Amino acid sequence: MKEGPDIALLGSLIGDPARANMLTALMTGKALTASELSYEAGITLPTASAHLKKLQAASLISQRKSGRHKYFALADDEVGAVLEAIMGLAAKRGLLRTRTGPKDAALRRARVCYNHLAGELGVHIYDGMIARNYILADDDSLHLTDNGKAFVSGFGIDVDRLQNNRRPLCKSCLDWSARRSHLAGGLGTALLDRMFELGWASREKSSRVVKFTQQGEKQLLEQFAS
Amino acid sequence: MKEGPDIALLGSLIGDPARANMLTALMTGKALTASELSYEAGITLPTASAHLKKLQAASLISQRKSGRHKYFALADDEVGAVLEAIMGLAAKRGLLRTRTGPKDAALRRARVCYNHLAGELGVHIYDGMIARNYILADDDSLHLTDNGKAFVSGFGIDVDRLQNNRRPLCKSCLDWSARRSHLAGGLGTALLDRMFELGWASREKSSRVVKFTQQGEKQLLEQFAS
DNA sequence: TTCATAGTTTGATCATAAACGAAGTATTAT
DNA sequence: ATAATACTTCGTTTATGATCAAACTATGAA
Repeated sequence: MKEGPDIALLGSLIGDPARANMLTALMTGKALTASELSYEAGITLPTASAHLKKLQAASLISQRKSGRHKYFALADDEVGAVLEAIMGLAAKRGLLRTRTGPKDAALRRARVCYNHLAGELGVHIYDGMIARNYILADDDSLHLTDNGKAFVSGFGIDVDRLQNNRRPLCKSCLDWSARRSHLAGGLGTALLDRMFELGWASREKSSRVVKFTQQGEKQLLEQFAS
Repeated sequence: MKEGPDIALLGSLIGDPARANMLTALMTGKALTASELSYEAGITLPTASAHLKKLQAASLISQRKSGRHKYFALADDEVGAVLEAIMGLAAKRGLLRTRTGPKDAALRRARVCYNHLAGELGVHIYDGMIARNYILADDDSLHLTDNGKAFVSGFGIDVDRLQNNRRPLCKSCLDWSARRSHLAGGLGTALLDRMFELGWASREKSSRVVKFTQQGEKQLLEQFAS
């Protein structure tokens, strides 16, 4: 009965509503200040501070001080992936926090998953890149093929710089709404950033929703078609 | 801030030590009675009963009544996968419940992950089957190739019967110790069962450890070599 | 029938930890 | 300097929920 890692501690950290709200807010990928997080969670600053301390102690979040502000973010991709997985389980069990609101359709369509694109459009990209042999689901990890490298470069991304990074280039991440994989890792982040750069899409304020322009969505569907 | 599914509820369910112990015990894949679970969790029967009711309400476990016994099990593979993912995160953060005990090496080597094989040997099987093109990591899901089907049949598994099942045949599941994928799904279960049948390995009582015989391990390493 | 075992329900107790106000530190703005 | 903002620390209050004993239901055994 005392085997393996302590899931109870992690569970209880995620299990508090205030902390869960903070973590969900951080799933937007943006680094947020303690004040912003306290607002998101609907609690006062002192309470938020205590919560953040606990999350930090478990290395679920990272912090960076900038002047009198303190910015918090998810510690790494894996934390985001696990949160997304838990959301998937919760969604499937019908444990939805609110009745399906107006935002939900948009969330399912395209949203940010910590730092990369999730939702139907995220899955579309993943499927397209697999179908065209840009990505190879070899072994456990994903690999970018030479074809894929050419394509991504043509899309305006500096692949070599990414590869020099310690961060894994390609990773798959399971989608809670579509229940399919989408692309995470350095490349996933770079692709999303580039799409913002190209003006294909923009972020909705304090939300995970990624709003594509009509043109942007058309381009995405074409250029990443299977 | 009120987007998406309610992760706090799931988190708090997993976050209680007693419930976490029960869920961990159920990760052995065996169905356990309420009494057994109360013993595993170190609590009295009434308390356990209350916990099980909550887990049931969230559809994390299933129950089956047999005479005056009530058997509990994890609701499905997805629950097991998420628990394993959380263990992975916890392990990486160094949130280990106990100092690395004698069982830990055995656990890393081979253990049961709900109903299939995990640990180094589980990963070995997965790698071997991928390398030999028995399994194709296509798209999101895994497919069993014709070669693979022949191999598995030769191993003594009735593939057709498995395929008629509603349950997905192949799924990958992330390993918390090896941080690599291993084979889950109907085929994963069937393979493990067959290995027990062949006498390659046996279960350690009330533990996730799968103990391979010297011969069994040798066979496994050879027959599933990359 | 009577007894024993398995599990549930109820009610009371108790500990934990979430919450906030107030006071304290640190950084920036005026 | 003074003030304002951003965050932390401390101490107190409060509510939640985990726990168990005792009583209750249901199934099986003698």
